[in-house]
Amino acid sequence: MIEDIETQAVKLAALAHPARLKIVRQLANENACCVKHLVTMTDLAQSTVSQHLKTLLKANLVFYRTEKQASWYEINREEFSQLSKELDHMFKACCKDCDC
Amino acid sequence: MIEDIETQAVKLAALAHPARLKIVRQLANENACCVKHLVTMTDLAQSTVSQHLKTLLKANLVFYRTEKQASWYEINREEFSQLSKELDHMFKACCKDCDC
DNA sequence: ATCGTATATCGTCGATATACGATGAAAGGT
DNA sequence: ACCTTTCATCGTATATCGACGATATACGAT
Repeated sequence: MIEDIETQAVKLAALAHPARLKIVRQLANENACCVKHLVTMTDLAQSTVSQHLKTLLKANLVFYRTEKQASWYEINREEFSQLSKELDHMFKACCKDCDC
Repeated sequence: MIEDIETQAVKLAALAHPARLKIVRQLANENACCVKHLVTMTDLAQSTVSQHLKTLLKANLVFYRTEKQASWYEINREEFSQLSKELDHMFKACCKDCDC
């Protein structure tokens, strides 16, 4: 249930950038966006946005699908929920090395 | 109430490293540790551990106090609680640009 | 076949992160 | 006074990040 520490670090690193946080917030509001929309929203170069999306995708925080010539990125709410719970659990430390 | 996006990114970045996650977990379990203890636990050079602690301190995720010749780092549970809540709120996106 | 649109990937480069050993300061013990 | 322990900081080497423009790919429209 509790994720590997490396995996956790990858997810946190994926969120540890203002541009990616903005993208995630946007995806949370609209559920899914195409890249062009995110480029306009972030005011970054398209290649830069693609790179950020790749980071989020690797961390499994977003889903990806293509539709016609566009790519749609969708937020993975399950992963966010789990990460939030893990963070909550982490600092509480109900006991040592527990699996509760 | 909701933190600045830059501040959020700094906190997430501070957690986005396996060594720092280990340190935080240890601090959560023991509440406070001196540097020497964390050096033994992480199997890193003392200077490296000091550097990681500085990162956590800058992000306000830990408290710092000196006692005799030792430095004690203590977990800041309030900040973790808030970060966890913000993460939970972020992906839920109850409405657009809300402050709820 | 060609063009336009949307996107991913590559190459580059400056900035930042990460690790270490060396050094020095602070404080306790002898 | 001197030595030891504990820790922060500095300097250095290396790796990774983040930004961009250029280019490649995919596909619909003409």
